[in-house]
Amino acid sequence: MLRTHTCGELRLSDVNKKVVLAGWVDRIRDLGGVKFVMLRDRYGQTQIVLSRNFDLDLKRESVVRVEGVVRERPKDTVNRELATGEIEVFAERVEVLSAPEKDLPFYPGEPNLPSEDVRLKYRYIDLRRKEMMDRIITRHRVAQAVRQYLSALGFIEVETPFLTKSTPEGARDFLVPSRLKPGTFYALPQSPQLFKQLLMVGGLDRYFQIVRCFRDEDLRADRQPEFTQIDIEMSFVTREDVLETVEGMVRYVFKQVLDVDLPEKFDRLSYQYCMDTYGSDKPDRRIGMEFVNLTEYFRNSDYNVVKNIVENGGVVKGFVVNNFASKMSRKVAEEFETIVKKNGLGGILWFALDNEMKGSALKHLKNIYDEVSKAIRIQHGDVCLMVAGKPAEVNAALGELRKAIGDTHFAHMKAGFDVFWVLDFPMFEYSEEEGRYVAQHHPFTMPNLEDLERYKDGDLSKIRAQSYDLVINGYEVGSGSIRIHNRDLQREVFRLMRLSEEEIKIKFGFLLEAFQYGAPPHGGIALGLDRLVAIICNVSSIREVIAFPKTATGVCPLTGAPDVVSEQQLRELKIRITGGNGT
RNA sequence: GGGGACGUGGUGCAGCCUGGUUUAGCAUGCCGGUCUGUCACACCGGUGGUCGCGGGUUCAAAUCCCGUCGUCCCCGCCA
Repeated sequence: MLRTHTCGELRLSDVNKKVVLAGWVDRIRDLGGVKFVMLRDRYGQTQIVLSRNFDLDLKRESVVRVEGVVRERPKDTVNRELATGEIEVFAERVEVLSAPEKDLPFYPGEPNLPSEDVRLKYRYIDLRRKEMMDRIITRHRVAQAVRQYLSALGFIEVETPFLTKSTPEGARDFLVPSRLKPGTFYALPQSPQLFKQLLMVGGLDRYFQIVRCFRDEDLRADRQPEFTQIDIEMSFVTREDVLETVEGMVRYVFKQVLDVDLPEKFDRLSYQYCMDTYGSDKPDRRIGMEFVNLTEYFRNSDYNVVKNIVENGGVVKGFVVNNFASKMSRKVAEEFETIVKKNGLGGILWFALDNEMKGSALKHLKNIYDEVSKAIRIQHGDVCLMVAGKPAEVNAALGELRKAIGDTHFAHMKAGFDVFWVLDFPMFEYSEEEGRYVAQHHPFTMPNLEDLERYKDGDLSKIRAQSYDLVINGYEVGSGSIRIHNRDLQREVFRLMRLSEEEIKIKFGFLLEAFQYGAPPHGGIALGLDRLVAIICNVSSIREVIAFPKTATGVCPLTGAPDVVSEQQLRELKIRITGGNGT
């Protein structure tokens, strides 16, 4: 080794030791007769003292090797902020291993951050920042905890192919042209879904993999074209078995990484309950504001707008915003109105209990508001926001309203961790685009068999799936299901999705064939590692926990990918470009 | 595919609404100098910008208009 110690480990007990450190020059405090150099590596920082007889042109971010003696700092110069703050290394020899040839676009030691595209273009500099470095290390610790926990339970990590077959249904695939079979393409996996099921057919019994997945869809703060899943599959299990396994694992991760104790058992909410209560299938419950159905109070209203909606099967629902009366200005009401109208509703109703009641359409609704106030025990200073319309639209509109209010006014309530399961998602949802029902989770999900019998010839949207989502702080962190392991049932589900025999055979023939040869009941889940780590690190974008992420247009500012390729490469693949201009 | 915000020395921002006393300002970095106990060292001096790009309006554009590119956020999309 070019060093005897790291920059984070020297303490008072090391005083008088002769040591060699290596690292980056974080900053230099030149006092004329003496220079203090902060030497930085992954492990921390150590102050190096250069006496006046060093004639050395040292630049920030140079990589240097320092030989010297550990000294106790004078009592009044101890730095309590620094783990190594009680000592310093008095340099005897300094060797510059690599000096920057020009000024850096930014310095890791500066408190002010440049914009994100600058950080991404020079990610190797960004990674030198403690904050960034710590997040990457946290990610590693999460992955390690997962591996430890699952391995101890007998799970086997198995690698599945990246060059695989395009799976229809679901996201757009990234394609990879085959040179040996020109005109054909591999697809990068959206997830190892079918392979892990085949591993169950293969008797692996308990599988996991921390695996990259690829989806060619538009990006978001929590979505990258390549992302990492903690992929899990188990044989001979019920839904409850999977949930308990994941609860144990997530608890273990939080304990190991953050020393946080999550509940022994996570809450289990039905999909319908979530939609009715929060207007979202992944609500952040920390901000409260649960919906209340107030339809009955408005049934006999003389306010025709609402009365008509209720008479035509509509509902009136609302929620209470605590201590919001003083903020409930006309402008704020208009903002809320805009959100609600985007969701196809006429507008909002609201009232607040200030010194006296204020609100919308008070002339018509004062009496009703009085009743509602009592029923929901509204306090002085609270605001009650309500909308009227078709149930699904009301949920959606209130859900968006609730989220917006939470983000802009109650962000301070988003502390700690709110972890729970959402169960019983609908098996199918109608796709306007395709004019048929498609699987809400994926087509290998085991439907609720009673529901299937009852609705397979009727309203498919009423069939529930044996699926589950893990929600943390308003993010969908995991999603899974008990799978179909029976060929006939799988065909039935494909049939309900109006896939032709031909399509089924081409797309999923190998899975159905596998099921012919003895398939165990099985189920599993995939957790988004990026999202999980982002939540643990308390950052709002998964880019902050990925070493080399892409921008919103899928570009890597560091490498310049994606880019054009040579004519030669295209010729080998027998590919001709017919559009685009490479920019 | 749609909506919104942003783009000004290396970096972060102000100026733009209301065009001209602006020779584009501040902070930070960088360079030089002084300084032996600093820790975001301090102080003094200096360096650095075709105001993303293209077009238009105007006597005059960083500022107004149109287009375009880039970044971020959101809707659609993401089984």
